[in-house]
Amino acid sequence: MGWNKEHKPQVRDQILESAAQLFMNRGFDNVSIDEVMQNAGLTRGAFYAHFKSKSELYAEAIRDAALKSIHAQEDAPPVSERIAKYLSLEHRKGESMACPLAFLVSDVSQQNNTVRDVYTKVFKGFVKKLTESSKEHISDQEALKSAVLMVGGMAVARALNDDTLAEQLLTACQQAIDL
Amino acid sequence: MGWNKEHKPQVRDQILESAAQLFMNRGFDNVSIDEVMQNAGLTRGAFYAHFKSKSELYAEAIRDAALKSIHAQEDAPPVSERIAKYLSLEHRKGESMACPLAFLVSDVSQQNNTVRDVYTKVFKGFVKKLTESSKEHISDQEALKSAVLMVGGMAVARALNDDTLAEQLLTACQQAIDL
DNA sequence: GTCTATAAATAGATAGAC
DNA sequence: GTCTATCTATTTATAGAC
Repeated sequence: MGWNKEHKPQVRDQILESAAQLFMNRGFDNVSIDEVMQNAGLTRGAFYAHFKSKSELYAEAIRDAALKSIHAQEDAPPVSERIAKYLSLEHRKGESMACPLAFLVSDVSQQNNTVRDVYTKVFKGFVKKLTESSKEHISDQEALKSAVLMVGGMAVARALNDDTLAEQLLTACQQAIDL
Repeated sequence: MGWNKEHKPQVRDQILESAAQLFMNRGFDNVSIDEVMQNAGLTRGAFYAHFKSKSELYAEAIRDAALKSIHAQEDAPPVSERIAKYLSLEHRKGESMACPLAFLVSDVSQQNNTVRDVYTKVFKGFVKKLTESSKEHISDQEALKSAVLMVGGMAVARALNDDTLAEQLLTACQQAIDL
């Protein structure tokens, strides 16, 4: 029964996966613990064996989603391609990919320090990754600008209820980034 | 008793004012109708004489806040100054001013079409205003890019739990805008 | 660790008196 | 139009059996 040792972490990961998916598209308040657990194939009661509170789950889910998002790009394509993919209409839909930085910006603004700390850490990683990816040496300012055009651009594009305008906006962001 | 005719609209406006203030800093779900009404000096029960639902209130509050925000800049200072004020740490605090476009981006993404339509309309107005304000003729692309740097920049800055980084980010956005 | 049952609190919306 | 009272539903979190 060697897999007993792995069981808890494995389930925890399923819950995180479920949570990330739900939070990302509906925010913190519109997702109940019940939904998260059902989506993970469990019931409510089991939740508190893995997390202290819903808020803790939120922070962990953001961290987890960011890690996986980075891991998914391990075989790093050219920067320009990664940026194009980030600023795509497909990403805007949030089905196959979803960046927590963009999808949860103003949601996170209203959360406690722990959650905002995780968000901040993830954002710093995002900017660092941008800096390292660019062939030319770029300033911190340039990197921050590009990060805002990506994260902020996607966030605004998602709020707009006008697909044409959203597409124009995403294109404008893409062209304004010169890495 | 001539003021009877004015009474209802006046109260409605108080409710809108109260709602805008609360929604802007805490989002849709973290604000109850009870709070909005108490903050406006009334009780819950009176709410439905003015609005059909909480969602309708949200849409109206965003529209209202945007209109007032524009009205407040009627005596338009130079564009560069308005941009600097928008991308200031003071705005980030959300006390004396608060742009719904930035403060509620991802909150709005999760709302119904009516709310998102209002957001979209307000955003279009924001971009148009930017275009008209710039002395040189600028392309739609350039205007969209600037709008993202302002709205998206403020949204991200608010999520970050690091004042120093937030300030750097706001500065980077400001310098990346050339109107 | 996971389940069912339940506590305890909160919120959106409606009804009816004034 | 505004008030109090209430219905109804939902949700976080806990307790205790297995």
